[in-house]
Amino acid sequence: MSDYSSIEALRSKGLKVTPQRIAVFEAVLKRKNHPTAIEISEYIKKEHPHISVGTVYKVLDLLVEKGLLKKVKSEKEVMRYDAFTSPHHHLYDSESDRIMDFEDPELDRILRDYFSRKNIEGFRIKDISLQIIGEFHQKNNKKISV
Amino acid sequence: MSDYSSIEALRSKGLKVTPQRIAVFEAVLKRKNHPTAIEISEYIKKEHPHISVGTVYKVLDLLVEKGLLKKVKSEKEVMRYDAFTSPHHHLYDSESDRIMDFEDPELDRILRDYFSRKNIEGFRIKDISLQIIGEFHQKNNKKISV
DNA sequence: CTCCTCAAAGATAATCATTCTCCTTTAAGA
DNA sequence: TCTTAAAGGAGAATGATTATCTTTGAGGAG
Repeated sequence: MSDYSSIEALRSKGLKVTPQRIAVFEAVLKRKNHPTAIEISEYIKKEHPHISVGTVYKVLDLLVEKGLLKKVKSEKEVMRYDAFTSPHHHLYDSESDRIMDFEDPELDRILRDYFSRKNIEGFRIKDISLQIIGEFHQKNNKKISV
Repeated sequence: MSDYSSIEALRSKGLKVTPQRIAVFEAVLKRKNHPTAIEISEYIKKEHPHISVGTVYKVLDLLVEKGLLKKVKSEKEVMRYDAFTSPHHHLYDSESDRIMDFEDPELDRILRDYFSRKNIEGFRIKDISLQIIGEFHQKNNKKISV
């Protein structure tokens, strides 16, 4: 509980150290299976029954912003659809919710080579796609394909 | 409108051909920018003001299931959190909502090499992560790292 | 071509994650 | 210790998605 290192981590980012922040941060550190905000909230209720879900969300956002945690999956919770054409990857603008396609047969070949060499035991691959997160630094609306 | 090929596509999958299905499918084909279900719903309202959102969701799910469309981003809409450690990728079980880590320095090196060679104009990369979708064929709960 | 039947669609309520609002509390520097 | 802006609490609001339940219509049988 209240591991010294998590307090240090918060302080190193110039954040106010509160019991809520310590609890949320340590919950994510402790749990290995990519917990959701709700799961984290349930988990810390055992020790701190008074911490509200809203606070958990706020703390998580803050910790992601400061680089102490990482969000897995979408930046936005919305599902998007794509006509099934050739395999391609996606560029995500971290500043907006813009998504663009990226396709390159060479990349696909490289990945195919790698994964046929490197077998993942107990797992059969059906599809691979890259999320390339970054920033567009010019207005660009056409499909990118190299 | 009611492009012959979309009707053919539906029929080839053994699906009942309805105006709603044609409208939704063609909307996704026509729009290039990864529309959300809501956007599709708005879009087809111009031509078919009576099609309900529920129907749009049902049709999209069906088309994804039949392989005519693809979902971009998360299988579930939930956000998950991860302590920020070394860069790693994720294995998604298509049968459940299980997510596991996958890390391999060699893969990271390959990707780094590729992207430093292949510059994407107008885009500055901040992070890259692979979504590897497939099926676990054994009960496996430990972190996979090759 | 008409009729039948079951799958599909419509309308709307319910659910669930997430965000917002607004009031109260508290960390931490003076 | 005191002050104050930042943080937290409670719960309402929002927005996407799903469920329910009734009505409609696609498409095969005759």
